[in-house]
Amino acid sequence: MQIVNEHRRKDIHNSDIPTVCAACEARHGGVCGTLTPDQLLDLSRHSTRRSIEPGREVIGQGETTDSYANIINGVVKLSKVLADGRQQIVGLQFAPDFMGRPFTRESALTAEAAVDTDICCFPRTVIDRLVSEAPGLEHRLHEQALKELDEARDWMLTLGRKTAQEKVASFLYIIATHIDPEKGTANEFDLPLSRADIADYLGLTIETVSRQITKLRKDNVIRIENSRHVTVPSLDRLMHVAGID
Amino acid sequence: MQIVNEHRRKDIHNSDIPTVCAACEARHGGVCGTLTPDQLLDLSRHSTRRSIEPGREVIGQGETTDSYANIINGVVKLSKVLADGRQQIVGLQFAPDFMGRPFTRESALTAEAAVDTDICCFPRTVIDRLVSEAPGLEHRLHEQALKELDEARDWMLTLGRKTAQEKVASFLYIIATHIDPEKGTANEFDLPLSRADIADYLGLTIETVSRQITKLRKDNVIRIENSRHVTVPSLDRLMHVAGID
DNA sequence: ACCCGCCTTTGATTTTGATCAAGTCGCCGA
DNA sequence: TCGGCGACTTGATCAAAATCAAAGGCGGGT
Repeated sequence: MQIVNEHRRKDIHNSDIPTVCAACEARHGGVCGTLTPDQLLDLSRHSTRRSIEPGREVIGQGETTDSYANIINGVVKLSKVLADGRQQIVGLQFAPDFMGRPFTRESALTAEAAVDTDICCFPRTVIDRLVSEAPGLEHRLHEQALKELDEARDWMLTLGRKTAQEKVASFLYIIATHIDPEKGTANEFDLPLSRADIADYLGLTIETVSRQITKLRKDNVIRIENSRHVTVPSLDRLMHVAGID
Repeated sequence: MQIVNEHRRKDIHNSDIPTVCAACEARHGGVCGTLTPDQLLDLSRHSTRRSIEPGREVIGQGETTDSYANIINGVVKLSKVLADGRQQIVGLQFAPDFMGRPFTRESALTAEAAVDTDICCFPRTVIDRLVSEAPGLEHRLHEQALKELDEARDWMLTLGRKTAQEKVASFLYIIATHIDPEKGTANEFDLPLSRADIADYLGLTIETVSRQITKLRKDNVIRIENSRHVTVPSLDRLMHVAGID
């Protein structure tokens, strides 16, 4: 099964016509924005909010997916594995991304929470029905797909052509720009990924990631506490090291 | 400018109501299938068929795009470059793919013909208008985006976690399965890419690509003539070398 | 046919990052 | 407070691919 830990379900009958998805409550830029109040109510009625602890699998590679979800907060890793166990993280999703694969029941990848993550789940039947009723919803999902495609292609450049040093700096830059979406770029943040996860994201080994982080620290590009909390004195400098022009 | 070589324009007034795009003529699985005969006529009237010679740029990174296109035959490379010139091919498009980036005027990548390629161009104004009139068209574009996303993520696994040998075998497998879409997988074909292009696609150097191709030949996984014409005795064997389970 | 230029191959050497192998740090529970 | 365990770091060595360098081959033009 894909959803791990049912947390609570908001009683939607307290609000008459919600202006946001009742289950999601706040910030959920996912799909709700394009719906009419009636459709939103419909969706809320079928939504479930869930909390997922780090390392817990949301959807396994090859399993059938019966739901979509908005990420309310937290970070989700999307990864693929080779038969012999080599693993590659092919994307990270942050709040308020929409997760799920329209128009196919089979998932080509594994989704796993990287940190404590809350998601708001919708059964696929409801989304599929709403898509056919509200053309704006398909447009919204289409834009999400295009955004993920752009990110994937940017990352291909990183994987194929950057040095270990540039890869690690690129990763830190991604986190700085995504971890706190309302603030935009942040120069202080906690890494949502372990060294092993970072290695899987960058196509490197744990040891190489560790060494490169040490090097960035020694070069005063970053400061680091508890191996997770990062401070970036100059984001321009970080970008430069990352090879981003 | 993005389109290079105007070839000819079909006189669409000869046919009354076309059942396929008149400019595209045959095989053009791109977008036409979802349109009504009237819309198809509309589209055909504004379409232009063009031929592009190898190495010719269709759309440059950072330029504004004023058109979409169906690939009628040939292969188009999509690539990104770093400031210092390092290049990564982030996707290949084959007939009958639809090319172009909905909802944004700025291209994040460079599109360039790999071999002699014919495309059928539509002005973005026409496509954007048809999208708002025909919901099926957006669905078609959405599916194209999802297909490209899947391919990009598969390739990220190749770039991040496979050896040079596996990368080259994976590339040959991609070509075998895409070069001739109506036949499905082919075990004899011409490579549409030079060694330099293959290297840019695989995140390797020319020399490494050449050595790995030589090794595949010596191991009897492939036969090769003129450095471009490839025969694959056993596609299963090739898949196995490519690390595809 | 011959030459020239480009693409490809092959060889020698170097470099980067992987692998193997110990530590160290920090956190949680006894 | 003390272990113990998991995550991270650091060091030594190795291997894969990059780089540097020099030939081949193939095709197009004269």
